[in-house]
Amino acid sequence: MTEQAVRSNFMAILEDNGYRLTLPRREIIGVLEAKQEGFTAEEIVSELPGIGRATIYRTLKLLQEVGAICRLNMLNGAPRYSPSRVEHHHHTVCVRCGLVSEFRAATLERFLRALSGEIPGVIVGHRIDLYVTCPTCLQDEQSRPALHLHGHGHAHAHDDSLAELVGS
Amino acid sequence: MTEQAVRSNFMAILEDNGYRLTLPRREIIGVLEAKQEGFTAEEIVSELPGIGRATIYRTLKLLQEVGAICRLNMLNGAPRYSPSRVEHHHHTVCVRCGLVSEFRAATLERFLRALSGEIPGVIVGHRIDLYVTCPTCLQDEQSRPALHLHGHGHAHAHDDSLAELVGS
DNA sequence: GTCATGTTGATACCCTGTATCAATTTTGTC
DNA sequence: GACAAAATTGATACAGGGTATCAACATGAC
Ligand SMILES: [Zn+2]
Ligand SMILES: [Zn+2]
Ligand SMILES: [Zn+2]
Ligand SMILES: [Zn+2]
Repeated sequence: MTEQAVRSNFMAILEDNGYRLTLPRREIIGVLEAKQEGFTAEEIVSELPGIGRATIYRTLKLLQEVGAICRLNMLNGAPRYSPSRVEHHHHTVCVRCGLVSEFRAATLERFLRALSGEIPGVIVGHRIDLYVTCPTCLQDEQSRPALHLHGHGHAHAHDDSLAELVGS
Repeated sequence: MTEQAVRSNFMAILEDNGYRLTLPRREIIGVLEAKQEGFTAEEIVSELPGIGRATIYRTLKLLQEVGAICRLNMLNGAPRYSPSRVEHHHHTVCVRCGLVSEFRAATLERFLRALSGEIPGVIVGHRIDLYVTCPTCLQDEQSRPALHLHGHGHAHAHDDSLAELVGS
């Protein structure tokens, strides 16, 4: 505690879960915590050439398991990671630049819980992702490099039909 | 119309979108429409040894684009496809057997629309997946082969905090 | 038929990630 | 500090899912 000036949040979480705070892990965490936006695993790999690819992936997985980061999918399925700042939350992801924000919505959670009565089986988890174009990307459609993170598929248009189960 | 006794839904959708109803496509559609549960692409590949892998993937992509099938992710990220029976919907997926069901929930959609006021940027799509253990799997935890489709990460436990944005 | 266009399938390739396993670090314990 | 046990690393190979290429082939319009 004293010989190491600052021990970051992520480091504390790892320690609290019984993992060792090795140098590679500290370097990875250092990079992650500086990230303002979502990132890919390979991005981290190339930012830390001294650390093996396997170690990067292993550490990302560890950090997911202890809840320090989230792994989410773009509309096209491409995976993306993002530091986790609060316990239970969901994400908005900019389909242009990959910016990830977290949000909490108790109403939504409450509604899902209510829905569990109408769903066969027991709910063991859920995922809610909102795909957006962020304010920055709305304005300058040029300055940032577009990541083409959008996709076809489930970019649902909204409608207002009644809640209804539709079978398998 | 007359020379072909039955023209399935999926075939009609493809035709309506200007694609050709080739033999490979018809065979693939035949297999897909018989599926009662979710399926993987490779599953289709091995069920149709006469058809090239690329064609299978291309056709699956096509069918996604015209809205005939959905591609979703298990909790662990593994992709899974499922025939789409209604326009806008979301999914419940059994984490044990991969059974996919669709559901509509207008309240949910309405709530998301309301939420869009609190979210920076414009929402261009959303994804809502409920991970469940289906009734069948609840009972016989043995008879079906477990697919290990669960995962760590975002299997959110529920909580009831107030709706609140949490920054990037 | 003939030509333009759409499709196919074999192949090679890319991306994301994991299994292996010997070499190295870290952590305790003396 | 020395030492042994346990955790971790990194090189490599591999797996899974999917796409780019491109020559051969089918389709449809004329
Ligand atoms: Zn953006
Ligand atoms: Zn939630
Ligand atoms: Zn099941
Ligand atoms: Zn919806």
